[in-house]
Amino acid sequence: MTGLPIRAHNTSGYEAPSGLTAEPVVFALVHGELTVLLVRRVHEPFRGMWGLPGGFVGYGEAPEETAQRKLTEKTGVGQIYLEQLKTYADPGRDPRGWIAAIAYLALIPAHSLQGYASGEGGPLSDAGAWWPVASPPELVFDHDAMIRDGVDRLRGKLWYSNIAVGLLPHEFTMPEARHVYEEISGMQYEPSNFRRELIASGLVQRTGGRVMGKSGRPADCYAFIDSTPSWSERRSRIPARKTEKTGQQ
Amino acid sequence: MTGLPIRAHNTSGYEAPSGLTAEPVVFALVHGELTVLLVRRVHEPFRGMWGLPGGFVGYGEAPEETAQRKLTEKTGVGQIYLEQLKTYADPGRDPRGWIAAIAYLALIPAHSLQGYASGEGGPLSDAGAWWPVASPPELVFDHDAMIRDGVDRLRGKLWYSNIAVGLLPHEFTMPEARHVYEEISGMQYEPSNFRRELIASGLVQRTGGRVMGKSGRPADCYAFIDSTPSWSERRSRIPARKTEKTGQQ
DNA sequence: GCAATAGTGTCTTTAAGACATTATGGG
DNA sequence: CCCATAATGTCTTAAAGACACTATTGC
Repeated sequence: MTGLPIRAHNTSGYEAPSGLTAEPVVFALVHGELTVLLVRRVHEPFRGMWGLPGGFVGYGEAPEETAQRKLTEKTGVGQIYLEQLKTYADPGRDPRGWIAAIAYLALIPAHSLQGYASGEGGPLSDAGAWWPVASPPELVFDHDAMIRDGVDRLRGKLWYSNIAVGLLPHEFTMPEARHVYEEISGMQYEPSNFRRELIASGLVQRTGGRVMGKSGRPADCYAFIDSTPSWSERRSRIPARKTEKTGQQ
Repeated sequence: MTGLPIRAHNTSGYEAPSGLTAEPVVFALVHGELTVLLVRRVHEPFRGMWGLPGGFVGYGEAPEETAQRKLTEKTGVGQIYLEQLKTYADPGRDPRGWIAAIAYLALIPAHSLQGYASGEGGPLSDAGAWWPVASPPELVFDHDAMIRDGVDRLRGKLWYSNIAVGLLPHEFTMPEARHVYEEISGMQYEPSNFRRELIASGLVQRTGGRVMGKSGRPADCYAFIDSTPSWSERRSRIPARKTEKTGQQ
């Protein structure tokens, strides 16, 4: 907690924050468990404590670029799914002063992780580690809230979008997909019904491949039709549609 | 477009935005039509043009407070539903320089509007007006995107939350509620099925009152059980639940 | 063949969509 | 009584949940 709070203002006389950060909340599946990427802070305040791998947005930089850049620095993967989560800008959230933080949700597919994560909380490039979202360490600032919001978003969109694309490898089997969905949602799915639902969503397609597990019948391979996460076309059967009157949909 | 872009930075040497604004996207129903509150800008740039009733966040102020304050100044209503939508901070979005904007979704119940809106786009306190979201005027900055995002959020949450609380009066009839839902979603609902769905959601309750229209049978009055918008308890029947194994829900 | 796991089929239950019927006001 | 509108009931269709059964591997 070195440094006193600082005040900035612009030439119009308006007060301004003294910094804007982008904070990627990066999820990945490590050994089937939903984990979040955390790094040890190298600067004060809270040096050495765990936090999200974010950083300050530079002049002329889009915050999303910042998030992408920081993420690539730490994980080596680039061009991955990023979605704005929420902005945290309440006074007092950062002891250095008035600093606003834009949190982003990011997902890393399992196959991209080879060589980076080596087990439970295994270290990666720069003092970073994958921590289970179920049992994170003590976190700096309000990063715990950011992770919570990230998990909530992931859960909320799971069945309405193909957001799971971001976590699954390009090709996957139904049991694999099921475990991912179960891990995220915290629910148990009946295998045959899960299959039916996922296929009915229209998001996945058989690839023709098959994969053998330790034992038992080999599993068919599937892939998401759209590789970029987006909202599903799935007609959620929510409201009782009236016998069509106008041209409205 | 007076004034040159300005650069600010904090004493740590990090570059910082030269301002942070809160922009409430305020929706209300005027004569059954979904409208958004817009004001004419009194300052440069784009003086005289229409924009959201936002303003700069002051030092020590939470952005949500700013939004609430600005909103109260313009409409006279306070303590209404506010929900963070998205932050816009890309370079070039504001000709004055690097200014980040946090957009908020706000809803004003029909009964609070008496005396403020007087018809289609009628003026209120300070050069403000309710504009139909279907046909807004030309807007400053990226305020059109903010309104679009607001409408999307409203639509998305309509059946999963009691967000409509914010737009409906305390007591309302089924036909009233139906019209609101139809206006927001752009769909037509079959009256008896709409009733069944809304009651099944567990969000509303009969109050005992009845209201007579111009003719026909009087309508029963209902009210939302929770007056603060929140997520619904409604079991959306999305995934095929497995015969319960663990204690997980 | 047996264990283990994946895939297919189908029966039951329940919710959604359609629509007829009844109820309650004003002329 | 007739018109207009709201409320109720119910029939049909389709999706979700449960679970039996078949298929394909290794041992």
